[in-house]
Amino acid sequence: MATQTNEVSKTFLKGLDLLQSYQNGPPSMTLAELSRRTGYDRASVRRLCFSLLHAGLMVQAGREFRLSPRVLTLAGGFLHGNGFGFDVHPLLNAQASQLESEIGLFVRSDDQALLVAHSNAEQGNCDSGLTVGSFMPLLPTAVGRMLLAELPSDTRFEEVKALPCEAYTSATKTDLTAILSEIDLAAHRKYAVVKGEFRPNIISAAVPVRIEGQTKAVIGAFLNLPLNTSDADISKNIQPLRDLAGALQKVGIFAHW
Amino acid sequence: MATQTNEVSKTFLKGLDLLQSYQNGPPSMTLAELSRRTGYDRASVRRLCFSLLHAGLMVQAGREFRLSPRVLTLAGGFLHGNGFGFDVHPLLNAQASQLESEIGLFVRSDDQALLVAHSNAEQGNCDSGLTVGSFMPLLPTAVGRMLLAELPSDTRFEEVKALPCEAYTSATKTDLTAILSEIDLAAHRKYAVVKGEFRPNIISAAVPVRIEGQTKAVIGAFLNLPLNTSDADISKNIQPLRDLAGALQKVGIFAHW
DNA sequence: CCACTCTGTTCATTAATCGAACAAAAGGTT
DNA sequence: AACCTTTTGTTCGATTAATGAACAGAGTGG
Repeated sequence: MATQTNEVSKTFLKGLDLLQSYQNGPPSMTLAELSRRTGYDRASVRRLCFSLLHAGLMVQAGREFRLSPRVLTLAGGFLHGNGFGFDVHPLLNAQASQLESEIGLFVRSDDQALLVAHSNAEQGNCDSGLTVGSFMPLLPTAVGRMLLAELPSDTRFEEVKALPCEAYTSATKTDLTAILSEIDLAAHRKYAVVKGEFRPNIISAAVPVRIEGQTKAVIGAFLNLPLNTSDADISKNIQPLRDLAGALQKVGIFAHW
Repeated sequence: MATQTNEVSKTFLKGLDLLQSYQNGPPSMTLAELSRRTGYDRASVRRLCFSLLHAGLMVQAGREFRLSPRVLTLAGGFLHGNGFGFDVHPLLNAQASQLESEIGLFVRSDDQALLVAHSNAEQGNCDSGLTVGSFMPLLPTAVGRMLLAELPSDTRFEEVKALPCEAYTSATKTDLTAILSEIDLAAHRKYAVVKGEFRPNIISAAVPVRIEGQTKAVIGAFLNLPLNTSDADISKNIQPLRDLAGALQKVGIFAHW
């Protein structure tokens, strides 16, 4: 039996894995460390690192290898080509300064939510430390639950069961049934609110960005409000987020996601 | 003669090239288009695209291939690992809201300036449309000239001569001697100011971020000021940028760049 | 309907990858 | 310091994968 058709470049995939391994690892690693982390042979890792050095995407300091700022050009093609600078950021910023919160645009990426764009918080206390390309878990976050609300209700439980369920704070819900009903609620209300389940004392809210009946992304806000804020007061923040979602839907970059 | 040492993965480099080709190209391309743009064989491009599809970094729509949001994870490792979210963005934002300008952090990348982080403009009119991973030319911009001011004065002219010299506006200086004296001035004053040479009617300023006697990066600001603002008034904006540079120097992420 | 370009496959040739074995450094112990 | 142990980096021939020219088939546009 021909071992699948020879239609992917294994070397390329390994190299991409290597780049991704910096995501959950320290910013500077030795060849052996990278080898352990990726599971690839030390010799392979060495060649890949040399390739990255050659391309200017890595910097070597002694026996340590780190990513160079030029790796950002890999993301730049996506951001620039999709008009993030002109179309998306102005909208995010306009709404963020109105809400006085940090706002992020997330998509689902396997079992995590991926931050693709964000406003910058002016008032530092809500700064989440997240950057473009950062991940958040799906279960204990408003953005995650809003993304999961997109799943058809009959397969929802199956998918949710397969997701990692870690307690980030003392408030994190870990009972799958409870989480599921939160997701159901989000699906019904078209927004999600989570209080302190991921970062302590932070209320976050999320609304979907829907195109052609599909949730292509969600907008999440870290609200600058005390934990005991009434639901009524919280929901006042939802409409501005919906307006933003509406504006983003018109931009049209999501059509292909 | 052994063809160089066999220490780089040609396939991997091709794949990286392919990813980079989206930088100056349309966001969606066919295999043939990518093949022409990269100069690689169609069969190779096809394999690479399939690899990217497999890794979830690309999306196929009919015969068109586009980058998926997940490419941002490649940049995420760099941004997260270097503490951009926690350390850099808060500093940029704090200063940006004080200056009421958009502020960017740039490094040199070959013959261009690469944007690695930026605040988000609250007042839209200064929004440059730039995103992380975007490039700016070196010669007609304040950030570029400030970066070039790092070159030792004896080789400066040689390097400057080799750079692309394009006129972006009617105000763009294209006389290399004039540009060189601007760079000299920037080196002497430790800041650069450019009026409308890149974007019409925009005054931009730049100051260096220096570590151990080396300019590792520069901070650039698109100032929200009319073109005829006096030099004295412009220079009032320099000190806040210098303060920011000082704060960034203490963060320590530049030590290895 | 024809000409043209683009795409998907195949396959012998060519080139890169693998990993065991070796060499060199680092770390620990007496 | 000197020794041993462990970790790390590098080499090289056997093995495996990638390459690209060629061709057939599918779209596209005049």
